[in-house]
Amino acid sequence: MSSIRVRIPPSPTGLLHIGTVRTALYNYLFAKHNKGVMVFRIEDTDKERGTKEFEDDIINGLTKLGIAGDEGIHIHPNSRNSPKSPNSRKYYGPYRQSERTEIYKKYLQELLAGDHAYYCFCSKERLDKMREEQAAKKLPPRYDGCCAGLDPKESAKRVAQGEKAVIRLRVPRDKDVRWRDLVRGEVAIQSGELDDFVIARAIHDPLYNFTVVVDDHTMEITHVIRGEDHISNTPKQMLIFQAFGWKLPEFAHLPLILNEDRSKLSKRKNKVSVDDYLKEGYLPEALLNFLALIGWNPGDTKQEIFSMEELIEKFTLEHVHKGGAVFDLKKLDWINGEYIKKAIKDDVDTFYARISDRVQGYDAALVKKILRDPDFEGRFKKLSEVPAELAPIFAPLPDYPLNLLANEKFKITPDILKTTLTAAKKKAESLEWKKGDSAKAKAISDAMISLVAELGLKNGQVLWPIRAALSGAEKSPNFATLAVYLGKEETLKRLDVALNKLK
RNA sequence: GGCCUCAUCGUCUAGCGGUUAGGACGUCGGAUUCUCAUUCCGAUAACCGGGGUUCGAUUCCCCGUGAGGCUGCCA
Repeated sequence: MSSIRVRIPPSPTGLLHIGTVRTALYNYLFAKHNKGVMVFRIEDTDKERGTKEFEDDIINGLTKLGIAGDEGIHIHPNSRNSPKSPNSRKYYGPYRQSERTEIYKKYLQELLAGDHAYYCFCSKERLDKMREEQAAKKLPPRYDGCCAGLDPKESAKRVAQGEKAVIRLRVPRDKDVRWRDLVRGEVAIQSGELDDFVIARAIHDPLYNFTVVVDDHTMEITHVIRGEDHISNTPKQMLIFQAFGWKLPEFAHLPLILNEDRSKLSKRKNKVSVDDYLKEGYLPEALLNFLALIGWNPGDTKQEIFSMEELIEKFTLEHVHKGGAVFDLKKLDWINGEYIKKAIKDDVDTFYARISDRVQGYDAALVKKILRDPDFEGRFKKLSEVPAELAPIFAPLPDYPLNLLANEKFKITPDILKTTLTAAKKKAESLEWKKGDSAKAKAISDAMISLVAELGLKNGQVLWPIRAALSGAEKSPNFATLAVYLGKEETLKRLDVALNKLK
């Protein structure tokens, strides 16, 4: 098996996008599954739109997610200067197209020299006007070949004299361009559909379709795995490959991730910045698990939760879907919740480290106990929800209205309330427990439940007021759990607060 | 408009000529001696339409329809 090399070529024109991550992930999984290498490179030929901030965000994001690549990026911050061997192909770059201008220039000249490309002096105004006319006649916008017949020597002279000229690829008429897409099968287009497209603004200023081809060739990319939105670029790139006489890589075009209305996932309609998801408390591994399953399936299994190792083992292009897939936040939430549950069970200290900044001021040891309490299992779908869920225990008791104590569903009269709370306080006083001693929850629970029979009331008439008094909230963990983590002193205090409201 | 692509429950999907069309999320019920959450159990719901091919089509072919992508001196 020849060595597989894939690439992830983000363009620093925006924050790291969910779609980029999915593409990166599939490339990564494909590379790892095949014991290959993933090359990372920044496609920053657009000086107008690209920024260093975006580049940093993308590198940081992919690094945090653990899918930044093997080559062309610092995977390990400390290995920045590591490959010392002059023979090493590895370059802990990142590869940046803006730093490869000389390489592109050389190949551009080669194309020009071979008459596969030519200078075009047409003004933007003329081109715009031409396109307008074509649109009016309902014709596809195509370059009319005005400069195609110019004498190359003459053109070179004009350029040397400082005249502005773009470089166009000479596209053969009526050539059947086709490839066997690894996810879509045979895809074909007539080259006549294409015009002599621009491959460089100038000799030192190459454009996307050209740089991609030069890079994919020089970086020895074997498989180009990218979004479906690149299908129409593929024939153009193939033509460039062929102009050079280079071997074509395999192509695989992934289905798009969609908004709810089935349009391409966009900032307007969805949250797309990976950093936002991370900040909100989606775990990287949960995000990847979810993204892996959107457009791909692991075959005949009913499993939904996969470790990275499992994904790598199972990933093949054959199981990639052709149709686009809607980004379903509800399912992400569910998966994230599953990962949080597992993370807490596996190692509460590690988990705590991930949320410590979100629960500053809370007693760390107690928080860890609470996290492990069964009554708290599954309470958080996102890390951002942790503080609110813990609030009934750690935050000061809110100043709740009296009627919170008397849930009408249980027909709780003021008399019942008073009886219940007074009795509950007495019971609590008679019990001894240390704050956080979850072994005592059963005893506390039994004691309060025994009140039901003793007072001749309904469960809800006794238990609701107690829980409401302890939490000061409509919803909360059950009263025994609250009592345990509040401690005896605070429990009694809160019961008193409730009793005082009755006066 | 042109070119390209796609099409199974609301959503993510299994299916690769013969299945009671399976799973997951969601939703809705029920259970878990109080609420919420968890957990468990149950229910709900799909092969876009029309022609072929075939003994037999969700599955293969064609035509519609619908949806999407691209149509830049952006990537």
